[in-house]
Amino acid sequence: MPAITFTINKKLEGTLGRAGVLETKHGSLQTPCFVTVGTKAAVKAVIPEQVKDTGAQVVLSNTYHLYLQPGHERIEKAGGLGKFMNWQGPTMTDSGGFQVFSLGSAYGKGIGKLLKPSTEPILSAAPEDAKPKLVDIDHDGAMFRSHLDGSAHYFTPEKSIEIQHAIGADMIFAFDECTSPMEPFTYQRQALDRTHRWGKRSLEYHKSKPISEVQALFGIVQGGRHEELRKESAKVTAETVASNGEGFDGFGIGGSFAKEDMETAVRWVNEILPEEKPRHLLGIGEPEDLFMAVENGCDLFDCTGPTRLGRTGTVYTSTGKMHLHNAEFRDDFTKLDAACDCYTCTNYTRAYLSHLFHAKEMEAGTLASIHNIHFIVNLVDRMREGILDGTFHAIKENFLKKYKG
RNA sequence: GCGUCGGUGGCGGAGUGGUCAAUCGCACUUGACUGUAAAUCAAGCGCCCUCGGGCUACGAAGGUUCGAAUCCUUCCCGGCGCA
Repeated sequence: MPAITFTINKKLEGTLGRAGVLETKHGSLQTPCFVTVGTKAAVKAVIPEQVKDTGAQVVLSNTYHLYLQPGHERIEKAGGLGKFMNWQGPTMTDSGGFQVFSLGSAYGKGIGKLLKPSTEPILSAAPEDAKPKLVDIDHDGAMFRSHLDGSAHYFTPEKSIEIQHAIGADMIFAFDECTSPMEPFTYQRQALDRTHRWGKRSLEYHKSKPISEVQALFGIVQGGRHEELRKESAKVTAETVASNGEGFDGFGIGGSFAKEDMETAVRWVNEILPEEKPRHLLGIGEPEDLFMAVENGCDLFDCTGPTRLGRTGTVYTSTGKMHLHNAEFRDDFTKLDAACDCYTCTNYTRAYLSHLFHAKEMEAGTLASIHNIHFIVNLVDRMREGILDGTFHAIKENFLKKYKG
């Protein structure tokens, strides 16, 4: 009995898109599926029952963060991630690979998952403004300096998987290195080889443990913006097998992108990855990106957007994003989004949310996050239905026309 | 009434002769956020203008000085003390 089973119900004709069902030991996911982010075993500002009510099916936590706090052994003692945080459904953990990037080459430079076109010259002009990074990478692994207390911690692929085994999520990720699109080709080349070696070691370690029958391991494809590297990475990752002959249970597509590079990268990769296994586009979540990714064959997506934006006062609406701090909403007694039936929209007005944000009430972040999670989860659900009933393209066109207005 | 301390930008509060359109908080305005270093961060915040600069400003009015938010005089207002 494999850790997960993935069944494709219908494909989106003429594209790489598909709708399916992914079954885990803690329930099944209807894909395409938006994965809610709960980095530190908590979806920030939202309790699990509310998360569930938004329609969210699965929560993704983070290995690096939980290792530092409260410690993976403690989560294991608690009975695993889901039990610890009172989330009944499926769970995932990221490997810490993204922190190799965010606390490493990206640290203090104001760059993240997506490169802002305008920052490129600034960054290359003034790299000395960056804070000293907290990560040192070598052949074998990565040394992290805790962002909490400065203490040193060394992650290898085996260590990351060991921690993820203790945390106990249904789906876990290989330890990888997310690279910055700013890095030159020669560095992308080296880093990719490293990610492949680490992937193989992650898989080998994972498959050597009985728990691999319960937890599924996803390998991660990198390669930056380079076609040659992306395609090679897809092939290598797809063909990687442990000594017991088994490969990855699914795949993650990673990287920090320039927005215009993302679609081609995803397509190059998904044309090569085996169709019968699930594909997770790591860290992507803006509406237009989700349409792109679904159409190009991705099944899972996670993104901090809904909760981070929500907490900081921005909400998604069918006509675009809205900054609730703005003066125009102080006397606006309509709901956030006329087309939304989430808990927040059912019960509260823009003026009330505006008040909560200005008053710095915690409930502001909660209500806005609930709305945002619902908005994105619901959007991906509609994409799924669109694939199943043949209306995907119409849904996409209608949505984007209004959203991009 | 006498004495005393004080009146600074929306608010609190620095400054106490030049480097002051005025530190800093807050509020306000706007922006950013895509495998969470984030309930965070950035910019703006007297008026005019394109960088540069110009103009009006530190209760009011005068005065001293090359130069005043800063010193002097009077007045107005507030706190406190004594009558």
